[in-house]
Amino acid sequence: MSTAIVWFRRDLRLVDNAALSEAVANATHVIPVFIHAPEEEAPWQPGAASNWWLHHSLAALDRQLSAVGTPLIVRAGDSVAELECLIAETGADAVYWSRLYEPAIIERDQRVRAALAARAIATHDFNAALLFEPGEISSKSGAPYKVFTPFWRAALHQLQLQAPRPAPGKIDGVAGLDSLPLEELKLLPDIPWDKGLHAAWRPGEESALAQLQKFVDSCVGQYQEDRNRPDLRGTSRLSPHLHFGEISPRQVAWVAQQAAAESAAIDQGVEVFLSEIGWREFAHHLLVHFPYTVDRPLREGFNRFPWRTGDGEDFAAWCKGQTGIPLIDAGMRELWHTGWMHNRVRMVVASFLTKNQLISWQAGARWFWDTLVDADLASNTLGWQWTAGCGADAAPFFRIFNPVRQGEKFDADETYIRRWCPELKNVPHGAGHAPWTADGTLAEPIVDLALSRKVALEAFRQLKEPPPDK
DNA sequence: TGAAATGTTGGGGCG
DNA sequence: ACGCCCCAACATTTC
Repeated sequence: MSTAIVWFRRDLRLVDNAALSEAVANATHVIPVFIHAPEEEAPWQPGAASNWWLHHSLAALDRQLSAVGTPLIVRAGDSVAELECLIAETGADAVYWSRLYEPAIIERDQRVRAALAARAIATHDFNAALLFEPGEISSKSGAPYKVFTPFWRAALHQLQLQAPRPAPGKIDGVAGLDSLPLEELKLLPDIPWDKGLHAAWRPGEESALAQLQKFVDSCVGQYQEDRNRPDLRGTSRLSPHLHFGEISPRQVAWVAQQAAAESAAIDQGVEVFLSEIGWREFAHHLLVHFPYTVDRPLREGFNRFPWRTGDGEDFAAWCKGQTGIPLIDAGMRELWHTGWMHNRVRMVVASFLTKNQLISWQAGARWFWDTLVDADLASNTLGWQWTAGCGADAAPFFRIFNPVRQGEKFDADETYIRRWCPELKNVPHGAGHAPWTADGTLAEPIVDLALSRKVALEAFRQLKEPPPDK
């Protein structure tokens, strides 16, 4: 007789979950537990949109677990204390979990490992969130890659996809354990601003698997072109499911690769899609090797860039989607209402904030952190530093998106902007992306795109010069 | 996974 | 018919 605890964190699934499967295989009784301890993730505790998702994902996980024999035990408090408490209650002798890669969580998990070891409790942790453990991919010199393309080439070379593990058929739990009602975690908003989230998403493993299947069956073949179109549903929309571990990148890659093997027509789309999984891998690789990048630029020189702070009126206008530029405003409103924004538009709004407004990427990253249902420290950090030009494989400083041009290119018939910007109703078609140029019209944007571009180029050019003597 | 400025080409209008 | 010019379309360079 032995009892094992499976400590769920962000691996909220039954399929392809090594920690769960191994615990079930090695112990006679298994206790699945979630411990709510957001302060242990400080200063990056989940934002409001993430909390909304987490609540519903935990509810879904509880249903899934209950269906195979035992409910999810929910606790709140210090992770070490709660685990020790559960061990005392049940006589468990092992704890299983899936690794995470945020700096604060790595440090916390180390403390947990030490505390449990001191009580002779075995700990077993697994990679369940990534195709490659960070550190597994490095260049010939042994240095971590800082450029995506060689990183991903090396990774693909090493990739040996195995079929995902099936979910355990039956779990023998331990009866009579206290569990907090989910509501007591206070993850849901007090005022009901989450209508748009409900309309757009269904958290949970079942939904994640269905979404993957739907995407692979009907979209991945056109992914190469359609992924850039915010007016279409051409992307997988798996990011929040992946973030919370409702599905693993191995499952995603496996299903996509199987489909490509059956149909040469979608081959190209699958390759591009997998490279997006690659960016997610690359982001985690960078986060582990350069953890300081969550709030400081990877490129040293950018420490002296004179960013404006995010406490002014114009930052608020960006957040609320009130800049007067339709593509920017549409994206920011989509984010606010659905907790998500199309990736093409993310790049455009980020470029606008950091280059046209010259506001720090950290301010933008914080806003995304609080509003995205897929907020992920690794991906968010990489994305913002890439756009600002201060990170790995960064966009060169002169690459400044023009939101009008981007709109004309990727939302040519103005479907996307008109979906989110009702004020465009009387603007003639063809002028929607720059409504201030049409007759009868809406106000000028809060910044002059051409002028601010020139100012930014000058500011970034100065950065390349040696710092003034002091 | 840029945009704007600058350079080049070639069709067609026109005297 | 021919040369000239205009300018759209495309290509290259620059930031």
